Amino acid sequence: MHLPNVLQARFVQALEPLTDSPSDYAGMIRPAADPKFGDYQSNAAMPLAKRVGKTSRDVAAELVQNLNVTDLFEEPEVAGPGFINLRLKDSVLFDSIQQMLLDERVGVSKTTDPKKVIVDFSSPNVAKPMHVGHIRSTVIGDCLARTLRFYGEDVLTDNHLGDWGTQFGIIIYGYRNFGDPAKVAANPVPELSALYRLTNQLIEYQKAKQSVATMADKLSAAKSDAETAKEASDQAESDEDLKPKDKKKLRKNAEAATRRVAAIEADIKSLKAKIDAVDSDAELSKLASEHSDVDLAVLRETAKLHEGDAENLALWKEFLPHCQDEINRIYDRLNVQFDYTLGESFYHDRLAGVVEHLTSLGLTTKSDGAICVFLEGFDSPMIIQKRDGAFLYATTDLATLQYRRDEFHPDEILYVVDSRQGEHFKKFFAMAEPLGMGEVQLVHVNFGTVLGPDGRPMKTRSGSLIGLESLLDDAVSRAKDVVCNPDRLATMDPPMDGEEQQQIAEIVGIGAIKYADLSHHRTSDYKFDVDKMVALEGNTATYVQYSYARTQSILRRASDGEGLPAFEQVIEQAAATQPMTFTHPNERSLALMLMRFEEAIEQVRLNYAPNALCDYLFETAKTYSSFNESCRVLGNDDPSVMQTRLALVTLTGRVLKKGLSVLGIDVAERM
RNA sequence: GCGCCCAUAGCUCAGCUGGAUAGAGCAACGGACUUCUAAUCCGUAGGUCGGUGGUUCGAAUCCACCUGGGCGUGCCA
Repeated sequence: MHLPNVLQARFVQALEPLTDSPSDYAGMIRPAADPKFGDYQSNAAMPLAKRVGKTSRDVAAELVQNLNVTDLFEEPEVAGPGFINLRLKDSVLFDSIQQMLLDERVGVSKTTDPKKVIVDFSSPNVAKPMHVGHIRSTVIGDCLARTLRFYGEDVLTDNHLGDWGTQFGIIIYGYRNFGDPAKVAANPVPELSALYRLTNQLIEYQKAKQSVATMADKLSAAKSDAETAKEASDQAESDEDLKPKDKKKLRKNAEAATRRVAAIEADIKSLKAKIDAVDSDAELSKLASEHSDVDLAVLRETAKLHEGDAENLALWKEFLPHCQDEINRIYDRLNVQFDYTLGESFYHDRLAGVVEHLTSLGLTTKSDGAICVFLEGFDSPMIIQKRDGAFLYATTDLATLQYRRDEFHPDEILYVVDSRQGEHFKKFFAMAEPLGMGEVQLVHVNFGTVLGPDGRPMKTRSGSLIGLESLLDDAVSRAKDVVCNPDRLATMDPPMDGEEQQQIAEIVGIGAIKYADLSHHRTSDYKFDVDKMVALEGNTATYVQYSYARTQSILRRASDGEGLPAFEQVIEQAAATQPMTFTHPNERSLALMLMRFEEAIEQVRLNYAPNALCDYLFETAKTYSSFNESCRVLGNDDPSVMQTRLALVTLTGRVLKKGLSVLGIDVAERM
């Protein structure tokens, strides 16, 4: 049962005698600010009082008079300026626990009007190795797809792969010039990625040589800025008249300036490293001088591919599946699946048609040789065809939208893409209307940048990036250190064999990374700190997983060899037939938390905000830990107390497991 | 120049679309293991929510301006 929604309906009735627009006020239901105020509160009386010219306490009293909630709540109380405090009857909590126990959906209602929703997420460039930057779209998109599915929406996930760009020009060039067909045939994935790396290295080398000179000036300018800021900060530090707040501000300025210097230094360092790596290697230097026009040559290979050159097309067809294998290995490990993987290449032959169509609608303008669409309210146009005739990602996006409309007839499309592409999506969405797609709801589910531990953005262009796979390995191996802590292993009965240990490490390690991403608000930038996310304490997946494992541990003991599924049926039956009772406040708090599961899921859906569910699961796990500490389940003399507690433990386990699964995170039966 | 986002405890972050005394996790300090997993729990300390005005019965939240930070900004995606 979704209590705020129920209450809202009841308040509409109570408000009707007082106002013409009850719905403006009925929704002002919040969980109580403090347990002493009850479980929920309505704030409707205060704003309404002004409108009707009464005191807010009088209005509150009147609302209470009109309100019919005695089936669910104790007598409502008016407090403070006119808050209406509502406390659930224990019997309602008991009923709710029972109902949730008997429900596969643990009480979360299903939509009666399913919409077709396409979730477009992940979209990496194949052939390039995946790195940390790819994690957000993948993990958030997967979570949203799971959430909507859980609600009963008709969800369709699509991975819009970058499988048609320059990266294939790079591989083709590398294969032509440095490749050994026999080796590639025998061992395609590592060979192709080695060829990509080699060719890319030569390109980066040329680029680095060009840009390294101009960096010195930027550096010295930044350095002098940083020095000035540092001096100001130091001076302020010893100034006793200055407020701590101002000191902090100056300190932060100095830090930001220092960070900028560090960023430029890091860029220079990485440029020099790229140059040195080639210069110090006789063979590479030779290749570099022989292939000094490699950047242009790669573009030529790409252009040939796009023009339909038979040989390049054949190579592309040969290489693509191997590149996909590489990416799929990571998806398997992350347990992420797609209904469709329609990459850029799929839309290639539709692009010219898009331009023609827009032109026939009179929307395009030729400007500096490029075909543009100028949109009202935007300074810059959307360019759909370059001067050289090539198409751009805007063109592909339009073609994709048309295809999806014709093929899938979606009600809504979610684009889970970096905030930095916000302007592109604004333009893109603005074009949906003239293209006759105004009825499809298009949403840019944007997300913030992933920052390094030093606080600067992890950008694709700069420095060496942490490969996604090595990051997963790292998290899993650290999780294993903890899982296989000998002191803990010694307490396991039956003992944990190596296979189980490895399984748990995988579940914990991968869960840690996903949770770290999902628990931050989607739109904020966040600092990616491997140490912290696998720290296995605080607000982490591990804490929640551990709480789940503890519920299962108690149930295993309680079942006494009977087998868990059978035993859980016994608990369900008992909950349905025998009276429950609360004897400790932590029991009631836990019951209330469990009942709010639907509210948390709803938040994810309404705001596309997985962090709401993370917060809920963490709170629930904490509440369970406190319960666990204060309320012994087994060996309790009073059968009704034990029954109630077993029901709570069982339901906690199910809610945590279901909640984590909506996040795309697995659980272990013991840890 | 223009546009978008951000500024909350020492650090990392929440704050449910305007509500009661601003929260959590780390880090710090003090307690709790003969009992269902101490990967835990209980407690203490830590804040002028960047600043100034405004709207409101009521503002971290909405508006304006200011300061500082980040990102984007016509032929990459």
